[in-house]
Amino acid sequence: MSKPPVELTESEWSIIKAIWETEPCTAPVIQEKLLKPTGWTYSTVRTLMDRMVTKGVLTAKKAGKLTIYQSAITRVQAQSGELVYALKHAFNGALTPMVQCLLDTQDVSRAELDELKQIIATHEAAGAPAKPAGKAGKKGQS
Amino acid sequence: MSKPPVELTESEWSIIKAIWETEPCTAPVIQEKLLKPTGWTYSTVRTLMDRMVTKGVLTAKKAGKLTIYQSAITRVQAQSGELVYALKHAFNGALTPMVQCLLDTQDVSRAELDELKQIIATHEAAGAPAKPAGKAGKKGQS
DNA sequence: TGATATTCTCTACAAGTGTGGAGAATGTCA
DNA sequence: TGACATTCTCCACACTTGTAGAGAATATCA
Repeated sequence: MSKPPVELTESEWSIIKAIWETEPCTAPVIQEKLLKPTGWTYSTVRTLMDRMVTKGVLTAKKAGKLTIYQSAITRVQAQSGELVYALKHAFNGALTPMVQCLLDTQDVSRAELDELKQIIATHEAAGAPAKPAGKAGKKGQS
Repeated sequence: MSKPPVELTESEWSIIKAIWETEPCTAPVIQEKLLKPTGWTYSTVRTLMDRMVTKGVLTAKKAGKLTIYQSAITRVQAQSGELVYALKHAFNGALTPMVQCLLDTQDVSRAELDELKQIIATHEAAGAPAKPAGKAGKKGQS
């Protein structure tokens, strides 16, 4: 039942983003969509997609000779997987240093800062757990 | 001159974290440090480290028969690389959705929210660029 | 100076990833 | 019904990543 975190490679990200935009869809459609940005041939796209089915991030159904693909994970699931990976490896699970680093290294406009404050305020209102977040920050810089 | 973003694998993260704690140091030292958590043999650690030298994330100097290793990138550089990767692939470069997702999927304590507000305030005081951040959010969910 | 311990070098190999060619199967239209 | 177009299946190959063994080189100490 518990779903292990999703980890996608760069190519897989390209594929799944195209799929989210068009699903349900076939491989040729995705290939055409990605031809401009990637230059991939049909074979490449198809291989990638079939491997993603094996990994469980896409589903495939045959309809006659056509294969219809759909995503098996949501955008948020995939995004969260990426975040968890970065959080775990680069920040030992600690969330605030991650945001700190984000602000320090990416330049952030004033408007974005305002948006961030807004997001936090909203989140706060929605009610954060009173106890310290369980998994985060336990190891620090040990 | 422009440094391409650093991308580290899971194993490489283990190695470089151990190195940051002890550098300059030798491979046997790192191996011993990582033996408990990973079970890696000397060969494994050594191979990993030499590959990292090739990739430019470590430096190696011979001192007699010993090889002395040091990191060639800072912790912040590595962290930032990870962030940029996630940002680019999962969030199309848009920063605020990333933070939003972070708050929505990782549970964040009240204390952490306060810290975040603090971080943002400090950053704001330090002066954010007036113009919208160049690279972020251009593509949206196109 | 020989035995022991330490560290290194070289090599290997399986799994995963990026890429795509060749040719079969199927559908379509004159 | 044959010729073309579309889509699929299978296979291949190089590169990266994870993992480690075998044996050489060097240092150390009795």
